[in-house]
Amino acid sequence: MPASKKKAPAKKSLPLSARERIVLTASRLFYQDGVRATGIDKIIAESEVAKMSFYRHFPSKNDLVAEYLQRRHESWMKWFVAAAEQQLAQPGVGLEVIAEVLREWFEEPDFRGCAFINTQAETPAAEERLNGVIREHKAALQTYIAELAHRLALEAPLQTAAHAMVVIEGSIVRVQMTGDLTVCDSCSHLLRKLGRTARRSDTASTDPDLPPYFPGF
Amino acid sequence: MPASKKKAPAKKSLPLSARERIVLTASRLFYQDGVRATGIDKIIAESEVAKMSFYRHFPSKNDLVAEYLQRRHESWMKWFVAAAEQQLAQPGVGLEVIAEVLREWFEEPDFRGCAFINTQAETPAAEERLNGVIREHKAALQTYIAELAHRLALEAPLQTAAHAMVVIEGSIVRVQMTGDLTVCDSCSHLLRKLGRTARRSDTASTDPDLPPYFPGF
DNA sequence: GATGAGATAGACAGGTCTGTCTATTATGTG
DNA sequence: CACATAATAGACAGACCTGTCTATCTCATC
Repeated sequence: MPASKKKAPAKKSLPLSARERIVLTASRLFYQDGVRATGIDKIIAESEVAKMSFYRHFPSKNDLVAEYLQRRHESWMKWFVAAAEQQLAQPGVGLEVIAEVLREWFEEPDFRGCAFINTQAETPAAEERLNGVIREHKAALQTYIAELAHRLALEAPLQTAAHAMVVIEGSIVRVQMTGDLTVCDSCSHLLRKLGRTARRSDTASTDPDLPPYFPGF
Repeated sequence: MPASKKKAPAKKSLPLSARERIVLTASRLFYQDGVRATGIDKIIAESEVAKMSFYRHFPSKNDLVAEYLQRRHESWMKWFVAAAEQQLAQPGVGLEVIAEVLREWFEEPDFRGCAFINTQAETPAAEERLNGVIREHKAALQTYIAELAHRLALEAPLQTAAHAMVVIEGSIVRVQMTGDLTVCDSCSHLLRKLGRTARRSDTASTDPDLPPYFPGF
């Protein structure tokens, strides 16, 4: 995540391309301070790029925001799935591993909630492109959790995933607002309850109401 | 609960005082379009007030935002408690009545999520005053739900309320993002699970871990 | 060496934002 | 009636915002 930013005695000493520096700087500032509160000038200054270089790569600020969300979606999902799979390697665990994965995230010092929830709240009448990325992110997460529920032999994995999404979003928002990590205990408790009553008797891999599409991530 | 504000000198045409028109207009715009996206000029124009009248009543925009949140806190809590108490009049109901109360809110055509969550997301480095109102609102809601859990003879009402808060916030955010009211089913399902395992055997009104302060609302 | 692509600094336009200020008009009370 | 209070319209300052433009510089490749 940290973009290498050194002074630039010679221009070629910067290891990353101008476009990459812009995206990395913008991602940091957008997440930390908000999309609306972060101006183009600040991004340009901190990424040590000329204004024309910026507008050569991004026709408008909104295009940069879209790329920020798109990249965030990819990296966050990759991280989440990897962390969840690692937790799932332990025997006897259930859906509540999600709470432990989230805890890792919440403990990061610069955690400031979900970039997609925040962007949604910041831009009520956002561009349709942004709303699309936001919706797709949440849909992808829900799909993965449904797959998880299915692998854990829970009944009605789609429905269970929908319920789990409520718990996940709620946990994110509450940690962001209160900074209280005991929210993870509530999260774990709720997810365990979800898993408890929804366990199938068989442990085979037949699919009762499997979602039609499982991205790999 | 609000301090008596009765200095309306009964203007000829406009029934409300300038200050009141400002607050009402700002509340509508702040909630609908966001605090940051709503400029002073728009508030002034739509409330049919002069700019100097605005700054006579509010030293800065932030003061108006604070009053917006304060009023929203009071009116929302009043509405929520009244609706919950009405639901609770039915026999045999539990914590899941909250889902029905929330559904009423979600069905309002101009629902756009929780004003406090949105404002928090919009202003990462907000004034301490705003953060205070936001935290107090959520704390008041949690306290009321703990009282509810206690009245419903649930064990550990404080802990149950903490769990319920996760469900509530998650439901709000998900409806705001997806517009899908079946979230209320997830909400109800989760709250019923919370109430089911947490019921005390006795139905008396002894208090195991009662919160120290119960506001009346 | 010449060339062309891409980067750079920085001025600039046009808009919006918060907040101040002046000058005028209504209104209620002594 | 006189006067204080409060509201009005609207200009204005200064900051910040997005986006455009010019003019220069670097560098890889021909």
